[in-house]
Amino acid sequence: MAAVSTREQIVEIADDLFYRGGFEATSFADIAADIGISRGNFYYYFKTKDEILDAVIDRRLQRTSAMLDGWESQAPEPRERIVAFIELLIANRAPIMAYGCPVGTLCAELAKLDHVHRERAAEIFGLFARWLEKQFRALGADETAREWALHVLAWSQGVASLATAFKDEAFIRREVADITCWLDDRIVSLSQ
Amino acid sequence: MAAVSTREQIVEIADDLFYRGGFEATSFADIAADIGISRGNFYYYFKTKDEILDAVIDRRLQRTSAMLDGWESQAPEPRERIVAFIELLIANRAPIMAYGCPVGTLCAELAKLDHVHRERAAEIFGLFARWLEKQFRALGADETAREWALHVLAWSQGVASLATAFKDEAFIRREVADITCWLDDRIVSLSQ
DNA sequence: ACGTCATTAGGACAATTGTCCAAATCATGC
DNA sequence: GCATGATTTGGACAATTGTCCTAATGACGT
Repeated sequence: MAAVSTREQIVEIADDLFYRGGFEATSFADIAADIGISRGNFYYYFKTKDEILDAVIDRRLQRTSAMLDGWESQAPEPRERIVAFIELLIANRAPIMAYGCPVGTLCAELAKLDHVHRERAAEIFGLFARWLEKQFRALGADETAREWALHVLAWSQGVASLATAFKDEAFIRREVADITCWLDDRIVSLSQ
Repeated sequence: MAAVSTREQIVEIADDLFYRGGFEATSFADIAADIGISRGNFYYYFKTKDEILDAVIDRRLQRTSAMLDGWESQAPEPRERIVAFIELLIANRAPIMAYGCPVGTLCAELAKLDHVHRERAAEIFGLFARWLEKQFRALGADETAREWALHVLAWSQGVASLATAFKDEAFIRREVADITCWLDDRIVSLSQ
């Protein structure tokens, strides 16, 4: 019990600190201080910092999957599911304006570090992309489902990026409305 | 002469290394090794690493301004100028897929570091935003010029972000074509 | 050829990094 | 109450970090 708890605590705190401060800039000491354990204790659970990152990515993959599954069971209509995704930008506007999108910023940092877990981090985007593609397919957009999925994903990334730079909440809300309009236009075009 | 050259070399190499490896992960030793000068020599030109970052941001602001001015003098039509901006994504596709957008990734990193130069870095986005706004205004879009400018900027950021994660060149070309279509749709709507 | 000032080299510096280990502590079954 | 294994501690470690200083080198006017 205590063992699992400590390991989970390490991953949970590391996840948060990696997001808010970046992977490279977050040290073992930072994580240890936040949890309240000794620095040496890490070694019992993780041999290297990369192993912690690996566990953090696992956690994010799992939580992302759970969130996407939740939207599928809560919203019966594909449109509402996609809207739920888009409105993540509003729900998380405060941390996004402060630290950016957790997925995009991690992928960007690992790309610069040429890190071994670079592709595993990008797989979080992969989850979103395939899920969105599935929703567009459910709307009947077989041909363009993949393109539209990547488009929505890219759009949301761009909004997050500028929102971080300008700390502009009105901009987020405006773009979210725009994406929703774009989505409804696509839905209308499918029924014609 | 030699003095200016060394200082310029430091800023130039630092600019490149900050882009390819990130600010935090790039050390004085890395920059010195790339130039071929001793580590101690930095102190003659820059007292702290933040001062180098400051000079790098200055350089980027200046070069961005020069590029935007160049587009204005080379392309007579606002549409062609905006297209030139959009096609930066294609012209720089290789480094973008490897390291992301220089502006977006720097802003994201400085946001996480809560760095003093965070806003100065965001001002590079500011240059692009005001320039794009100016072009849309020249097209006659007075009301929506600012919104459209931020929209194009965000869109291009999103494309860069996903391009880095997926290393997908076809995706870049597809989205660039989409942005161009969007632009032409806006232009058509203005003449109606 | 000399003196002056700008430039550079090389290393000292304390602090921090990720890694790793031995000893101490804890919990649990007998 | 004791033994065993899981867990934690505190610190050692070599390397690297940004910062800073002194001495050497350079160029250039006189």
